[in-house]
Amino acid sequence: MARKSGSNGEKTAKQLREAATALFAKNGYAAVSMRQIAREVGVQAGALYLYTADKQTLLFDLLDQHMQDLLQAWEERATPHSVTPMDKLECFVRFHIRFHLPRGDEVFISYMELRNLTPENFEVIQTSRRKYESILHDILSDGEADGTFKFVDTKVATFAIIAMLTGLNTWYRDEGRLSLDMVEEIYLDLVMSAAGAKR
Amino acid sequence: MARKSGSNGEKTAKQLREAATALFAKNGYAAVSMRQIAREVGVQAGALYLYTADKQTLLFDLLDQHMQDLLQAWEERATPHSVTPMDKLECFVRFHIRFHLPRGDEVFISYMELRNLTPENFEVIQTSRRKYESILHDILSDGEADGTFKFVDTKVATFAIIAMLTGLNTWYRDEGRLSLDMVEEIYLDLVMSAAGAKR
DNA sequence: GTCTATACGTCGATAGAC
DNA sequence: GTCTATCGACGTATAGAC
Repeated sequence: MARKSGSNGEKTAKQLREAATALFAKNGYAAVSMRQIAREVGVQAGALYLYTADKQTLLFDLLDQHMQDLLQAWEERATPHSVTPMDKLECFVRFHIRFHLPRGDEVFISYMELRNLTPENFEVIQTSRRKYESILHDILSDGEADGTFKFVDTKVATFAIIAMLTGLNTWYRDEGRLSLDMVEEIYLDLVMSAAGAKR
Repeated sequence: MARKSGSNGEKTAKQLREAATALFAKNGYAAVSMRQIAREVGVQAGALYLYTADKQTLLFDLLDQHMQDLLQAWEERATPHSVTPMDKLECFVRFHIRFHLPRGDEVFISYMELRNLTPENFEVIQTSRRKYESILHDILSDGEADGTFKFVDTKVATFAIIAMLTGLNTWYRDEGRLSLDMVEEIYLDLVMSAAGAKR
């Protein structure tokens, strides 16, 4: 595939996304200047506007891409309809942990910077988020219908389980006491117990 | 108690804390200017520096006060040593929900603005946070020792339960479907199940 | 595609009058 | 205790050369 001579656009675009993600996560959207991002990328501030309409669009694109990746990754690994609710829940828990843990910065931004989106952009992200929540909610509902799980309130259980799983990102460190495999088993046990599933 | 004639200091100090809390929660520490806060309080920007050394100290004081209030509130309602681990856990869950839910802005700031603290200030808040976590950890350990609870990993369970409970703040609304009493029962059930406690 | 230069506003914080 | 005025720095975004 030919590339325009002297052009460096694709690489710069990628560097922009990566630098913005890292800086937004570390210092917060409002605290990071376009100048800082440009410095990290290695271009002048003005040049960034070749790749993004403005700072707000840059933030939105990062969040939107993250949610699209999440939903698509689930689609690609979704289990067939035939498996039991218990298998599906186990699959979801493992998927959630393995998707989110290596994406610390993106996950952090996706929770922390929602308030810095314009109302229109916020709505788009919220819709994606609800779509993801509904995946778990459907699994829990199915399991309740066939007696596998038992909840006082299924909607609240959905929120609670996602909060519990995502909280993993705030303390897990690769160099820490526990391996990824171990935390996966630990959280799986907590979720299954909370769901009232006998294993 | 006499107050200096023409003085309005105590009231202004309180208004400053409240305005800063609300604005930091809504827009983020970095995005809020001292001028904005002053406008909300009804004074000029310069006057704020009679009540806080600088913006950083203002943020730290809000977070530190919140943690002090939390720890003190627990001390005041702490149950005697004689009660069972199950009773203690129930007490903790109800306490956590009832303390955190009416303090949405403070809780939000305490999680979101940690990165905007200087390293020294951050350490102080972290110490308070670990102290609070150890309260729950001790309850879970005691319950595990006498066979009331069962965990694969008690430390992780501590984090998971706190994340689950605090997640309530992100979706609960007073006007919503569920009353405070109801969510309290729902989360109590989830926590007890996750702890493997037979009720 | 990237640069320099710059418009124009706002920032945190201080000085000094009242 | 609060005000006005102000400092120097930095913010986003654009214009136009190369």
